Amino acid sequence: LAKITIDDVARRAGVSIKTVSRVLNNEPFVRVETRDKVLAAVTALDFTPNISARALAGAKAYLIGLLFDNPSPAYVAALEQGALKVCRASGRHLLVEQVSDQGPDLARRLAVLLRTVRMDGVILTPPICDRIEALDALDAAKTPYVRIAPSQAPERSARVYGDDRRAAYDMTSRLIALGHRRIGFVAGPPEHLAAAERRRGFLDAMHAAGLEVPDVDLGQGSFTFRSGLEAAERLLALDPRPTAIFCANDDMAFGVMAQAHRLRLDLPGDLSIAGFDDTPTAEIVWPRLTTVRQPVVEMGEAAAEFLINPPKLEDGAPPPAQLMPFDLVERESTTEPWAG
Amino acid sequence: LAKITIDDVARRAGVSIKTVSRVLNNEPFVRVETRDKVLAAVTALDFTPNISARALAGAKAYLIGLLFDNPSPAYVAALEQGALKVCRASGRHLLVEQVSDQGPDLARRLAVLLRTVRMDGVILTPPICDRIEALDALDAAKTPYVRIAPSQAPERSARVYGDDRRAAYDMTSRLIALGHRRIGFVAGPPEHLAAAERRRGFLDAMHAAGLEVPDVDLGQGSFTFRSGLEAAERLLALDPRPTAIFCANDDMAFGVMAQAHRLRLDLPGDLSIAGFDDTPTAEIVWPRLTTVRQPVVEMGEAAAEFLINPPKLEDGAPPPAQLMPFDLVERESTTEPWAG
DNA sequence: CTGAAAGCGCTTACAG
DNA sequence: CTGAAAGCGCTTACAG
Repeated sequence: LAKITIDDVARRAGVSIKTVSRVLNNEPFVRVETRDKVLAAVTALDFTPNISARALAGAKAYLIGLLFDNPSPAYVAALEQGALKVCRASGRHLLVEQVSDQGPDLARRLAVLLRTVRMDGVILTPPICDRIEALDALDAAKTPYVRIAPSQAPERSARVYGDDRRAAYDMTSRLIALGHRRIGFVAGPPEHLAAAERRRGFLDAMHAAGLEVPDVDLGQGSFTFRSGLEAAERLLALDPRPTAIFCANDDMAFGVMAQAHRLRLDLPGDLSIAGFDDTPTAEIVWPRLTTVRQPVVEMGEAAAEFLINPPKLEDGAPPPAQLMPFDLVERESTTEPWAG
Repeated sequence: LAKITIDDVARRAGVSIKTVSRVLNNEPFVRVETRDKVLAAVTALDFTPNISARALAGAKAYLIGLLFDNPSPAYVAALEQGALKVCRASGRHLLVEQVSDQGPDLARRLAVLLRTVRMDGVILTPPICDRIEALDALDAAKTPYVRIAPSQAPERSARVYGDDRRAAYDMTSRLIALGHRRIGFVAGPPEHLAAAERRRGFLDAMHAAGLEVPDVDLGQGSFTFRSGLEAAERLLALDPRPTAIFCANDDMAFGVMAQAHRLRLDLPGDLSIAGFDDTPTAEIVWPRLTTVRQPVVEMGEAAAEFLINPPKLEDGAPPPAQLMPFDLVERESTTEPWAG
């Protein structure tokens, strides 16, 4: 009920508050006997140091920030879940902050934020992770940061990323192996690096198999359900029609699926559809969506891990980078084409 | 670059730090002229007070907590989005904390958390909002809290809730108005108050229309996709078959839909399906799901608002409660029954 | 209406 | 190996 401070612990253990502080922070040069006395008092009183006092007095803030803007809520929620897990395990807390990507004063707003609430490190998601001015502001405030799937200056900071190009290559190759020859592609916004990489991977695989891609720009989308639906309107009007459509994300694949349903196509017989992300909805739609699983929760974990337990680097070594593996998840939305 | 403190502002404005503090906290008894000088200095220096120092020295922490466990990620993400919006607008920050609902030491864990990081208030989501010991711990720590859709002791604290019974009544009535007579119901876990209320509302509407509900327990589910699918296996085996199925949440409705697809039923002609929640997926499935929209983002906003700008209550008045409206969202998954 | 002093609960830098 | 003092950047309680 009453609040318990380091003084209470010190008194009970019969030592100074400085010694309690040493034990709390795992500093060396404490006699085992003394340490045990302190730990016993800590346990008996259920003491945990106050985070504000620690932040004010010392170098650590015990606070990790997750900065995002205008996200796919599911994507940010998954990152958050991963980050939260690591934070809990290491006695950190997670502050979630929406930082508008718009406006010329991004750097100023970040500087103000970091002065207002000091954080030990910050996780940056797309698209703000690609605003160089944001990185400059973080550096100026000496706040470490990890970026998730950055496309600008990837080597500049610690990052967690996936090999989108390779994953798209593999998925396309799988469709080709099933027997598909006319494969449509619905691309994401070209300024989005991951989208561009996925497009690249698709084209690589098609060319490697000696397959033509006559109208690759016909399927241009913007990662939204609606843009997928509209891309499908165009692609499915082709003659001959594609027997498979690969989409650069799941939401667009759902749009393609909706359009196929409207046209009363039989799925997957008339049209195989594959997506990218493995959103929860992929298991719910009919037929269930074949897609590329991106381990987003694990990416959140890896990012928090970089901040909390930074790997030791040699001088001049590039910042740490963790490549996360993709998985092909084959469900019922893909099959062999009915008519060659 | 260098950090700016209240001393810098005071020096620049030619006043004491106490006067700067007064202006910052909107205290009365500051001459307009003095206030203007201070505000000019604040603006010129881009000053914002440090949250740790404020929390340590004063009564306010400028921190709101969102406490959850094992959630529907989409539900928590939506609440968070609403809470975040209000926090930003009022200069607060949002701490997200997963607190396991399991274990007998919930009260102790909360007490430790609240001593470690003081918060001005806490938003409690189901199921922890229904653990009385958690409420006791919060009261003991004198931390205000708002509960989202509590089922235990609802009058005990501020809360934001919806009229689930009424919404289920309305949706059921709508199906009846379309001409359905044999309507199946897929219920959520009975210990979940909202689930029980939705079941109640369904039964009320059926009785009010003089319709029989022979096997109401046949559709028992647990809010998961799979449980909806299994409930549909049972309900669709009935003879005569229901012409409509109303589910206590969307996830189960998607399960019913999947089972209907497996049985090669024509949707919605052979079977109308309605859900509850209006999850993002409701617009993506085929046919798009008729459902009850619950304004979850707005509930997050309302909860944060209660904490940040608590309504003034008369002595002895019950804690504030905000009833949120539901909306019936009619899409293509419901229609008139084909064969009476 | 304004300010000087004390203190919030810790860590840092220094002394022993 | 341990501790006394100072200080982090604010607000509180008090004085004027």
